[in-house]
Amino acid sequence: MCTKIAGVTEVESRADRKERTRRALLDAALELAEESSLTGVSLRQMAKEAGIVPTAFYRHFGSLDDVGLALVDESFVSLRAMLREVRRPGAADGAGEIVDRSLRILLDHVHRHRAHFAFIARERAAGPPVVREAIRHEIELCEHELATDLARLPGTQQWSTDDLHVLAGLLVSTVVATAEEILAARPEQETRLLATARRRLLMVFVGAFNWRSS
Amino acid sequence: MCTKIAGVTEVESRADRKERTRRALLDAALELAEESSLTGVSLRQMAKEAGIVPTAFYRHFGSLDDVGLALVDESFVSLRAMLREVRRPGAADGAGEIVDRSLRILLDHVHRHRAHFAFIARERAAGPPVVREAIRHEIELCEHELATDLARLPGTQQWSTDDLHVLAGLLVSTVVATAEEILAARPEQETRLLATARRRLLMVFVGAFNWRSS
DNA sequence: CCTTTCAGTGCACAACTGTTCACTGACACG
DNA sequence: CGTGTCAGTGAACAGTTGTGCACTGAAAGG
Repeated sequence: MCTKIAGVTEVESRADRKERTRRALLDAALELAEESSLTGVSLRQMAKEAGIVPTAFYRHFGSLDDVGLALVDESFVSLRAMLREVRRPGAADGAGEIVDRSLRILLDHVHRHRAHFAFIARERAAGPPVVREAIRHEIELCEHELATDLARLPGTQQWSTDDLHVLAGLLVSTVVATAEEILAARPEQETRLLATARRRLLMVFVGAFNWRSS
Repeated sequence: MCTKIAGVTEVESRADRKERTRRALLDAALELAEESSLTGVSLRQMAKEAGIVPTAFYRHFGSLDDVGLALVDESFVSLRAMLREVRRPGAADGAGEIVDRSLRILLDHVHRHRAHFAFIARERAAGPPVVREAIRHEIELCEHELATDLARLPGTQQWSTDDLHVLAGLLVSTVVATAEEILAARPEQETRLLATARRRLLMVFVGAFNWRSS
C-alpha cells in the first residue's frame, strides 16, 4: 500500500482508481438523465461518458436501479446537510426572519447542488419504481423530522401530533414546489420568485399561528 | 358519404376509422408511459399496442412529442371540467364546506381520469422538454384563473393582485401535492389521506383569513 | 363507372440496446 | 520475486430502435 511518493502528488491506489471511475459513472448518469429521466439513460451511454467499455459497468453496479439508488442516497446526504443548517440556531426570531433565512439557504443549496435537486425532482415522479419509492420514503422521513422539530417551537406545545404533521406536510410540499420553481426559472426571475415564495410561507405560518383559535 | 345503412349500426366512415386508431395510439401511449415516462415509450411499442404496423404511426403523428402534446391537451380538458365543477355554486358556504366539496370532486376526478392525472404528474417533471413546458404553461393558466376567481370571494376585495396570486399558488401546489398522494396511495389509506389534505387546506384558509391583520 | 385519395402494409437498413464470455495486465500482497 | 486479484478490454450475441420506400386495397368523389 505504498501510497506516498517523493513528489507532491500521491500515487493513486487501486481502490482510489476504482472509486474515481465509480464517480465518473454517477456523474455521467446525473448528466445524461438531465434530459428525460434515468429510465432514458442507457448503460452504454453512461459507460462511454465515463470513459470505460460497456461491460466494465458491471464491476461497479449490478443494474441501472443500483445507480439510481446510489444517486438518491448522495442527494439526500446533501439535502439533510441543508436541513441541519436551517435548524441550527435554536432561539426563534420572528417568523419573517426564519422564513428569509431558510429561503436563502434553500436557494444557495439548489444552486450548489442543482444536478442533485433536479434529479430527485424528476425521478420522484418518473424514474424506475424502486427509485421512486426510495425518494418517497426519504421525503416522508424529512417530513417526520420537521414535525418533531416544529413541536419544539414556542406556541405548538399543546398541538396534537396529527396537526404537527399537517403543518409539516404543508411546509414540505410548499418548499418542494419552490425548489422546482427555482430549478425551472431563469436567473432574472429569481428575485421575484423568492418574494412570492416568502409570502406563501408566511401565509402558512399565519395559518398555523391562528390554528385552533377559530 | 353514405353513412347510414338499413340496419341498426352505422357504417364507419373513413374519417371515423382514422379517429379510432388515433385514439388507440393515444391510449397505448397513456398506458405504456405508466411505467417510467413518455420518453421511455417507443414508437414501435405504441404501434403494436394499437394494432398497426410501426410505419403507419406517421399517418397520425409527426413525432412522439406530438403525441405528448395531444395528451396534455386532452388531460387539461378534463381538468378544466373539474375546475368548472368546483366553481359552480356561486354563493359561499363556510370554508369547511368549500374544502370538503372540492376534495370530493378532486378525488372523484382523479379516480375517473387516473391515467390522465398520472400522465401530467409524471411528464411535468420528466418527459420531453416540449411537453414539460406545455404542462407548466397550463398549470400557470389554472393558477391565474383561480386567482381571478378568488378575487370574487368575500373578504378579498381589498387584496393586492400579488397577494391573490400568492394564495392561488399556495392552493395549486397543495392540490397538486394532494393529487399526487392520491395517485400513490393504496385505497385503504385514502380516507386518512383526505382528512390530512382537508386540514392542510383549512390551515391555508385560516392563514388567508388572517392575512394583513398582523 | 372510373379515378383519386390515403390508412395501413412489408421489407429493408443502419444504429443502438443489455449481457455473455474469455482475455489482459497492472497493482498489492505474501 | 512470484502469484493472485480484479478493473477494464473486445468480440460476439440476439433484440429492439426510428425511418425510408414502394406497395395495396377499400372508401370517397366526380
